[in-house]
Amino acid sequence: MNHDEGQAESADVLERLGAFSERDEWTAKGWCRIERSLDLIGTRSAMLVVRELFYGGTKFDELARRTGLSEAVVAGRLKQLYADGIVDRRPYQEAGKRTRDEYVLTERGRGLFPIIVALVQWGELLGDDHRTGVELVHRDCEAPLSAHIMCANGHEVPLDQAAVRLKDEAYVTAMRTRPHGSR
Amino acid sequence: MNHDEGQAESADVLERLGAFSERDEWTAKGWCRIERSLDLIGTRSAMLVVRELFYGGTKFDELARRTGLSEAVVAGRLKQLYADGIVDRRPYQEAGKRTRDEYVLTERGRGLFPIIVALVQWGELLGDDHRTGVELVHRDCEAPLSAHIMCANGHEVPLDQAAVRLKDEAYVTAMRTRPHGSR
DNA sequence: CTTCTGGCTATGGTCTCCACTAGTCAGAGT
DNA sequence: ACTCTGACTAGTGGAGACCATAGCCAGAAG
Repeated sequence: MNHDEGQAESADVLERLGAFSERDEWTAKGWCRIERSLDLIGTRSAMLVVRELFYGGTKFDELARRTGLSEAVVAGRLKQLYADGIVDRRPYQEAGKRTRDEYVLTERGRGLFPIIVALVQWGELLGDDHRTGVELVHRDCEAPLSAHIMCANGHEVPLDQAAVRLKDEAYVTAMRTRPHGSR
Repeated sequence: MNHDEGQAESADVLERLGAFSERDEWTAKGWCRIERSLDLIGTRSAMLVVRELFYGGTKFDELARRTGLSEAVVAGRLKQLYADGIVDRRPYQEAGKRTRDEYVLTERGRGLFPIIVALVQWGELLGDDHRTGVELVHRDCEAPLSAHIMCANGHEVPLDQAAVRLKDEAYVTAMRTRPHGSR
């Protein structure tokens, strides 16, 4: 039952604190935020559309062309992203054109920035051709960006100093004895 | 054609530097590292398996049970993650058991840590129930983790100070004039 | 009014993801 | 040798992701 000896294993993974160490009790679906995130942006097409929105695309045809996705997929994805509060539609009109919608990231959508940076950063490591490709940089000093993991107290936290635990252990332990699983 | 006036638009997206501002020229597939990353870990099941590896799961049945995925999917995913150099297999034997493989993250796999943190962080914002769920913290001070975007010179970079550009503009511009040209 | 264009939408087909239910197979225990 | 358990593997089927083609519809141009 007790996995305490696991604490001594190589620090290549997250240390497990408290009741989380009995990991098999917490299989319940919605509890890891990762799954929730993946439900909204877990598909390739969703990420590509979001990428183009970050890169400044706003119009339907721009997004379709630049992602390389079919129009039907882009339309469906934009609909879903709108429903999920990640993009907003904003009607506008160019001279001599009918009114149409442009798409912009909401606050929630802009919150995806660290994910974008982390994906770019990791993809860079896989690379073969380091000459091609795009690069995210600081506008002022033009130095490339990377995602740093820090704690709320401002410490830089490498993987071997990170840990995982249940947020509200008492609440969760209480549920565990109950027959019902909410959600 | 020229999108220079886009520079003055609200800084809710990445500023586009240099030739990248002519975005439609750079539709070419493999250039954004995001797509490369998504090719390897772009599926829900891959991310869930990686999550459990970070959470300390190593054995096949642990990974299957804790991700909630079917055994067939976990087996397939582990095979793919192994082929892609994200996990390593390491034979071992418990007393009274046959030899089997355990799965551990490689260096490349551990490089996914920022992505994991960013996904958890973003999923947290979507939340309704802030009492349940897991939390990543600094082992020493127990403060929660978040991904901070910084440039190589150590500046913290919010979205409105970030920019995107082509890595090697001369190289890329040369390719553009070649017959290989698309669209 | 008619035509034309741009911004979607609808249909159909393929492919991948995934769950579910077996089945295989190595080797420890007896 | 025989059984049993755990680690996979194979087959089936459904749902969703994606592409390609074609269609629809608002409004500007003529």
